[in-house]
Amino acid sequence: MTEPERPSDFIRDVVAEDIRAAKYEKIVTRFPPEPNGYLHIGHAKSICLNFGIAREFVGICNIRMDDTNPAKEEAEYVESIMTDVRWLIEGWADNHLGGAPFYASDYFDKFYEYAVDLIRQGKAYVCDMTPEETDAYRRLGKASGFRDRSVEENLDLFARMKAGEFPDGARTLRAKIDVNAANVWLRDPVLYRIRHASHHRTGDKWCIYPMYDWAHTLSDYIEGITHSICTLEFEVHRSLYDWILDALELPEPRPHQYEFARLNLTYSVMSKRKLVQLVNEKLVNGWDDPRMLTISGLRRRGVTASVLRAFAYNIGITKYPSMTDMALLEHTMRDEFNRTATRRLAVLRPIKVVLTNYPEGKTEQLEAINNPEDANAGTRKIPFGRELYIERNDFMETPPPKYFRLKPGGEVRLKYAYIIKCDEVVKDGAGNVIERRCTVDLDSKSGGPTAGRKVKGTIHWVSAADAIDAEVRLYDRLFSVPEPDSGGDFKSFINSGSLEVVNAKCELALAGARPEERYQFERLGYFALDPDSTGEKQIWNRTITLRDTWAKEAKKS
RNA sequence: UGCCUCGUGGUGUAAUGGUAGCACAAGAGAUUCUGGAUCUCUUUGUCUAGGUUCGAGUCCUAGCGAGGCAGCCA
Repeated sequence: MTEPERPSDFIRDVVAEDIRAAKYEKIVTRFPPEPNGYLHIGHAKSICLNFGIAREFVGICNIRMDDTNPAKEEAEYVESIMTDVRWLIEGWADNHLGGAPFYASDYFDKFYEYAVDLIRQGKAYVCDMTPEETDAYRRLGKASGFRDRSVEENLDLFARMKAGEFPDGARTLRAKIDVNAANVWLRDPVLYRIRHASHHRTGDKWCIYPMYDWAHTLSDYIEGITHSICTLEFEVHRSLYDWILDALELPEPRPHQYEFARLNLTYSVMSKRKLVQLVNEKLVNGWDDPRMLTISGLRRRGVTASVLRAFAYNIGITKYPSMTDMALLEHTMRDEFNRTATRRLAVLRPIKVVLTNYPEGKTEQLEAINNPEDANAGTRKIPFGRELYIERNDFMETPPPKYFRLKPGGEVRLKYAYIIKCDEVVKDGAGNVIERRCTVDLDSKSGGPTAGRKVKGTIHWVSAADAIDAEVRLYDRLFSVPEPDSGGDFKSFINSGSLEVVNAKCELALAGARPEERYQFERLGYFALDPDSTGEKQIWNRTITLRDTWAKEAKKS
């Protein structure tokens, strides 16, 4: 799927209109993650939106760590976030990155000055109520007993809060708005709380920390953000966002907040809390487990940044809390890889075939096409010999109807090679087939003058004498139900078959495989080299299977 | 309960008062040295009831349904 120049949605419509009206000199968006976890595909949607707008409207997009809560944030996460964002926008919108990254914590001094200003204007006060009291009063629409403290007293108390005179939770700074407001976020929201905690960047300099609304609004203003785009749950915060800008009498141009629906995908969970659980309880192998829909997991699995960007375009931007079908993500992968992946032959679950009328010790080099979708991809040679491996499920002793693969007495074409016929099966003492003895039709060689004879099935194979061994990790959806989130313990819906490890036989050309290249193992799926691979041992991750209409057909009966 | 927002095929989206379209999924067929890809065709939709208008998915009113918020988290 080629990426269009400019997708259309209600937010881009606003941006386009603001440009038409010359409301801003330059469009500035931002991506503001809290560094308390790894980025996932839902963040990718937001990154593509914000950087996409910057790119399409010739603006910039700031990455800003929203690090206002020292209890939850760590430098490790900053690293992973930057790696993931850079990877996702590389070669696409990286020259629209506005000097990255920014940190809300760099603005703590400014936030403090703005707070003092607010107090001076009589628009904020220090409140001594406990969290429980604050909560109860807010529900009742009742004013705090500390609401009418004098400006001088508020100034003094706030300074002493900053100086560390009070323990955690003893006091807060609250905006003085309207204790009875219909929107509870306007019922004198807390602006600062006391936390004697060490911050990953500011260390022990501060013991008061700004709340989200205060920090976020002012960060946007300080950075000259024009369009502050967030998810739906912040909708009710918008009037507080605007109140802060008004109360401080900040001059135009001011930022405006817009909200869109976060991504939900079937067969997955998206909340950071649940992803943390999967990691901490070792239900997956870390944040970058290829089954995780984290950006790092998807990357490791073999998904490319361009696939994620195309997907972000495919799903669109709306305010409707939708549930996107995982099949759409999978389709987007196949769509790209079909055009770009290098074809190779590999046998995942090898079984042996002996060609009884083919000379022992003889090897032929057969020509194979690297990518039928790309004429420039060229060809390669594959060795062929008397003993071969074929896929276990490409042979059946007693096959169902419409089975086009190898069966006793039946014929099948070996891709890029010959038509073979299965004459005999050799069994061990337990009655298991251990070897298939076949004869080759030497007139049927692919590309040869008499190759025209048709048989119904074509299968892949690898020459036993020339095969290389590799570990292949076969990944599937992490959850076995469409909505693991919808009730009960989501962990009980984990797909027990989401990872299967096999020892495969691969064609020789795969020895030179490169990690950044995508491969199609013909008839099987798309694969990428795992970073755990070494010079001695390749490890492959299956990114996604090919569409398999036979599997569907077989399931019917 | 209060406040906010949102309802277009199974799913995701488009149509900015003027022919309800696209993609995914599903189904049928053609083709194929990948049961892939490609091509053709098919099924399925504007939450309900009123109103405004020559004309409503779009505007208005009411209802119904869904989601979000009600942390000293973000």
